[in-house]
Amino acid sequence: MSDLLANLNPPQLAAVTLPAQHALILAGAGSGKTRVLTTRIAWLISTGQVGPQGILAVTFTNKAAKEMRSRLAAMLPINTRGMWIGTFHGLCNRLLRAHHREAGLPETFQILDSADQLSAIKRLLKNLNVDDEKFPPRELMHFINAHKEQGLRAAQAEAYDHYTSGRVELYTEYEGQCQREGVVDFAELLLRSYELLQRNEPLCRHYQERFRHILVDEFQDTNRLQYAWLKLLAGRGSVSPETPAACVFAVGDDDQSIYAFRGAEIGNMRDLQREFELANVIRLEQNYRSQGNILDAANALIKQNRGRLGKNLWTEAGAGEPIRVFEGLSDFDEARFITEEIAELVRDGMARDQIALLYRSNAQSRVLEHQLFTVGLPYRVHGGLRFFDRQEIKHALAYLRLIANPDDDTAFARVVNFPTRGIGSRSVEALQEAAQRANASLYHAAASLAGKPNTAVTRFIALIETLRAETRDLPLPEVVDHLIEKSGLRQHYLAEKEGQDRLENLDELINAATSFAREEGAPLADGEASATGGPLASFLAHASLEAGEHQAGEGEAAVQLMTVHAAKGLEFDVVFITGLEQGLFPHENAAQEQGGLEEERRLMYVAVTRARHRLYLTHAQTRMLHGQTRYCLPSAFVDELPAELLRKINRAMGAGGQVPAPARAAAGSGWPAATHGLRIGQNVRHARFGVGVIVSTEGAGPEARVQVNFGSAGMKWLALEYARLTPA
DNA sequence: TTCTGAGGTGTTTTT
DNA sequence: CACCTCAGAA
Repeated sequence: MSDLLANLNPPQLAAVTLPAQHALILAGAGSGKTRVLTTRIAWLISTGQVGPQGILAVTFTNKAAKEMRSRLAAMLPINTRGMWIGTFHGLCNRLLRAHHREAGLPETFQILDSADQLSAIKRLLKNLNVDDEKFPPRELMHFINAHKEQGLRAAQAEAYDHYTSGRVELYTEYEGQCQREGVVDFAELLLRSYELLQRNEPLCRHYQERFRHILVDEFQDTNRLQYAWLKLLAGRGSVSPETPAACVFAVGDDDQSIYAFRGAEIGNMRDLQREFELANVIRLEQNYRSQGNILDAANALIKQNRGRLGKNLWTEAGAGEPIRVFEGLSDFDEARFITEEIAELVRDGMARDQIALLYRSNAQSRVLEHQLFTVGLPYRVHGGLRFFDRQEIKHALAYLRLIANPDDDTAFARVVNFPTRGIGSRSVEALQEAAQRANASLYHAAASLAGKPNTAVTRFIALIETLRAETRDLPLPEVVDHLIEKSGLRQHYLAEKEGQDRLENLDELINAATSFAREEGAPLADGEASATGGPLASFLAHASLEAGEHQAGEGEAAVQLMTVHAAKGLEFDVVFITGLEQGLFPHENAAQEQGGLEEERRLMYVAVTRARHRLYLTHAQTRMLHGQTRYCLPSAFVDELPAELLRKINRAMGAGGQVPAPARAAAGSGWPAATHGLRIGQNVRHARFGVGVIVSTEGAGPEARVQVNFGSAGMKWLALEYARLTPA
């Protein structure tokens, strides 16, 4: 017990041992947030204030949930497996599985990930003969999700113009389609379980009375719906105001809010303070992670944002090294510099897995990967194309889904003709019409064709029926194996030239099923029913909710590559923030959005605060983007850092000192002739857009136009006759 | 019905 | 550049 609280600083100790009341902990980066959260849980349990079953702990990522679980297990001699610790989505899934009937869902309901959701929407538009030029599927998907994240059903959506009333109508149709197919998308998991609790008073009361302490990690990332969900479970919802409220312990950092794009509301922090009448807001401002210079840079950067709750990190550690800034001639050159630095660091004894390469968007990893591969440095990419997102895995899972739930049209459409079995688009269209007439699923429509001469379709149905019968009593891994074999998937990839990797992935899927069955099969702590709709359904849910972080090469110490978003919550001795260029980071799309630049700045803040000892900021003068070379200005965020903390690195021109092609051409004679004395690559100033770089030119004389990259102001084509460009 | 190649298009971040 | 769609041929 006293061990538990040892080495906590005063504010941390205060937070951990707060009496039973609502609280908000403003925890800066590296201030021991996760430690406080888990120690709080351990303290509550070990002092007998609450049993493990009375705790509800919510995080955003599976990684954070797992971390919390294992730290807790290390502190307390209890089995944490039955505890309600998980992501919002994971916990909602658990709730809906346990009460699927009350929630109006089939026992084996499936979860659509974003790709599934998009294809479901495309299918819907096709079925309804809606022009997808008029209603772009992606935009529609965003519209639907944004409404769900606000807690709004189609019936409550406001149709303020003609276009929107069309979208609302499609939202209604989409709801119907999902219900018919027995599938739910990510946002639906939350909305559905919120509605379940709201409408079912006894059930809601049951959970309200059960959870005495609700702890929320990364509270700044909650959206409206998640906040409402928390409020309801804490007994502050509309169901039964007289139920004694559970204690909400929210931990967050408004400066690290980087998920506004998926509905996160920083305003929830203020609402929490007001609506829960918080007596306590505890600030954790001592940073145990980064050295002084890094922290000073982070503080200086984030100070430029307005409307912060306010917080200034400090450290007892020394100033440490200056922040290194490097400008490459090209993205390739940047990557080469990075690998050279890493090689040197590793030579000096730095562990490879203590070095992280961060970037704004996934596409940037390619050049870095290429260079790391070339010099033979082991690396690991997080995010990007995940295991469960690979097409062969999706195909295999679709067979599994079809067996668990034949009405899942997304799964049906995916594999009805894969591997090809003579059911082309015409046959599928016919099925779709039949299904729509009967208001039934594709599978149902296809099955009712039995006896008719369309043999390909009936054979497919027979195949699925046979597979279902054959796998009924098999353990999960054998089910997976059997399906891969008998569906013809293995055969198909065996015949394909490039199929080797895919076959390995399919084998890996069987392994994943094996370890899933082993872990899930273990008995739960307090004899609680796992209530998951069977091993198959729970494996499928696992596949949708945890896109599969594990990939090959996990054992080896490797350089870590990931987006800044994925790096949140992690820390490394050495961090490279790469691609610090206007238009990339901050991203040009962010400039259009309300508050977009501030969110980008918070993102930069997150990136900077990942570093313990050494931080590199790198950018390139030119970068291959969308298949063409773009000329880039350094990111404004670099200029926002105090110059005295920075040190520019000029690489000695050694063995690798040859100048890459683009720069050589720009310096010499290779580029297209100048127009009006302006050259590609040249910096220019525009009265309205500010400073930019000329990216390309077109035409000559009075018709001449130049394309200029103004970074956050965007990419513009300007007619030289009118736009008064001056060299900058 | 399936395969192939041409052509057009769009692109941030994630549970 | 990478993806998808479409048209035309086998």
